[in-house]
Amino acid sequence: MAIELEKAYDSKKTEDKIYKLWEESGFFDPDNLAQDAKEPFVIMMAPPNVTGSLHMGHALENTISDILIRWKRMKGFRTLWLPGTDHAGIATQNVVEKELRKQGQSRHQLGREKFLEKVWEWKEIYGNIILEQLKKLGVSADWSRTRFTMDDDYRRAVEAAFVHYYGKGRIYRGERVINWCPRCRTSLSDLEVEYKEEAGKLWYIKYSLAEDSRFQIPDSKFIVVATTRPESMLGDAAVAVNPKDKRYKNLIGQKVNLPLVNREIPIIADSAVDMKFGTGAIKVTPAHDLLDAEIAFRHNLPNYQVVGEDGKMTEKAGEICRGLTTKECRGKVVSLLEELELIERIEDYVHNVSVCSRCGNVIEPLLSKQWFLKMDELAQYAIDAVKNKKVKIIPKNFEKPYFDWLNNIKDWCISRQIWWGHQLPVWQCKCQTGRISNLAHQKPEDIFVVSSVKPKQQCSKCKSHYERVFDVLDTWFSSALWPFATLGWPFGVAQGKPGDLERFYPANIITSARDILNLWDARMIFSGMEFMGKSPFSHLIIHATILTKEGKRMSKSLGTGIDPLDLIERYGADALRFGLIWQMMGHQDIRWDETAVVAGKKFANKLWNASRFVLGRIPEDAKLKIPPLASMTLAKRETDEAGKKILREALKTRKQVEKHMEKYQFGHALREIYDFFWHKYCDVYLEESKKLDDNHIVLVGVLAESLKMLHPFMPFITEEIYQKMPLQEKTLLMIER
RNA sequence: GCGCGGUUAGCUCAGUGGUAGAGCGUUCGCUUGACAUGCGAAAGGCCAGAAGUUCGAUCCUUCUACCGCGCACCA
Repeated sequence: MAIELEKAYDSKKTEDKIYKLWEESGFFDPDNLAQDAKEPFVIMMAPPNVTGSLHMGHALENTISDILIRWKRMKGFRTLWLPGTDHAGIATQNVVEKELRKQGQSRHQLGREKFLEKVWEWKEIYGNIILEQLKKLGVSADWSRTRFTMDDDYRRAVEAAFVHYYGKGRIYRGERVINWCPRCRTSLSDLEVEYKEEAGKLWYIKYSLAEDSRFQIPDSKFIVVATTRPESMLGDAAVAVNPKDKRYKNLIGQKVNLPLVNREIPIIADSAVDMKFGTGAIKVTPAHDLLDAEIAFRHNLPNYQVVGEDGKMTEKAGEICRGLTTKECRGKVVSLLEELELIERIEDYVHNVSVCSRCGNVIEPLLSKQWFLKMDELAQYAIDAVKNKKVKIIPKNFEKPYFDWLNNIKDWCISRQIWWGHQLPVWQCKCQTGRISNLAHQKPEDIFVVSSVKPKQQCSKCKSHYERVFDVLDTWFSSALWPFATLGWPFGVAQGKPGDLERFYPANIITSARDILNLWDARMIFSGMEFMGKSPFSHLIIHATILTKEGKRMSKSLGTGIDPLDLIERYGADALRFGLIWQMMGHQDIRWDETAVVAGKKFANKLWNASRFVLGRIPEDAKLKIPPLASMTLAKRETDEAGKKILREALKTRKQVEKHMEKYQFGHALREIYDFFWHKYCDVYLEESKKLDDNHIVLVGVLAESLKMLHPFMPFITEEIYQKMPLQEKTLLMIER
């Protein structure tokens, strides 16, 4: 009786079965790999957010990582691929808020504690769905080491990092103009702000010169400033011109009367003013504009905070505007100015509006007391790591945006006013009597205690115990610790696996999307340098972005997204992986083309049927021993010419594939195997072999070799076929050398 | 404004200083004893435009146009 394969390959029947076989083997865990395994090879999974389900970006990223880890595992390395999920502060909070809104509730109605319970509930239900989806894709990560960025020991690591930075003077509390999202009610870092082009207006407003002017005014008794945000004039502290601007030379040092507010403010000279913009004279609103705040700092001007954290005008905006939204206030201010005939003209003006990357609402820059991480030295660590080739960024093009960001970096605003996240390990007493200076770099010990445990002492004034502040950390602060906090830093043990940190830090590879190059990758690098004294990985692969066929961004809300699970359902995981990698040529973005997955399914079918043909010629009870292919080409008598030819071609293919793999050119590697298997092995040799009788060893040998080469790309079907092969000393293809 | 990437078959993309390739699609044959998810054949390209280097350019250089992306401005 010959070995018989079913007529058609059924991915649905096979994939779950094979995955279970792998999981039960324990070989995803490096501790279960052979004792003679080579040095470790480690990949840290970019932990997906607990908010969502698998999208094409995840599918590509994790297929790449899986190919690498399977390839290295088969080469005998002690492979660890560490998976997990990220709590994703604002993103997750927003998703849960959205759910609440459907039930007519808001988080404020629920209150902080109840709301957090809801988020945890949500996390328990949906948090691991994406990991289950990754299993469908064939991901061979070590699930016994799965981590979540809010696991208890991870939380303690985050707190330890904060305390460490604070102790070194790298963390300070300061009052600065920061990006504020009135909808999320929180501060944001510069990287969490996006820009949207908007057709707006540029208003030219006349500010009348104050009566006591000592100088003669050339043409009019006004100075005209141009602004896109007239409502912010209520908070103006000065008018600024460029010191080189001859038009205003005589006005510097004079005062103007701020309309509507009736406040006398000076005309100052500052070289930050662009003479070409508007009239060359600008209004300075220190509390609501970063550049204005810098100018105000240089000239020692006061702040007038006229927009509040709710995005509405404050007391300081005056009786008429208080409580209005900024938009309402704009209309009000403009109409009042028009009545007073203080608007010289209005121009159409296209400009970029800053919006919250998480909710899309317009950002209000405002003066706020926040916690910052000093970036000067840390940025230098990150720069040096890449310059000194401790970290290789692939492709090299991405070094430039990386260096650009680090070279122009500002201190990182790490505190957030949302509820879901790591609370700052900062404690405060009830009376909060300490005064906070506007100056940065001042240590606020007088009112705050920074500690990972609750301070025992009481406040000397109010006699109350210190309570933890509500602010939480930027979610990326904790993600930045991922490569070592997951392995047990700083307490030595994670998930009951002692020694992991010593054995598996640093990782070899991180694969990430380009949009988190600075948000995540750069921050992991300096965090690794700071806490471990070593960069956290040696290779950073920035993978392609998958676009729609029209070249547009895939987006769930626009309905342009494609669901990888749907493709797995229709074509099988191997076909999807094939399709993804088939299109991954160089590092070019991918305009998604489903026909590549069709090709993958056809190839799987070809593979199956070729195997069916080969195995169908071999008795069920055979126990073949395949000599190394190279030796078979030399065995003159046993092997015919056609056999020698296909053997030589197999060896050549293997060499080419290896070459491409070393360069992370997976698309090329896959095409090499495809072409060899289909057009050389099947089209030529299999047909040839029909005329011959006694060539089982070559037939089976080349088939086995093909399965091995292909396994990292299409793991399920290759394992399934391999398990049916009548070989001596057979284990799982997954760990075959 | 600065920078990066792209422009090759109907579609999605490889590629090379000297006759241009794949997958998918299309047309025409084939129920050949693994596979019709297949086999055999075929049609289909001034390799974005211009100039230069070269004996020779799709490939190298420069410029232009268009598409995508990042950064800056965004007062």
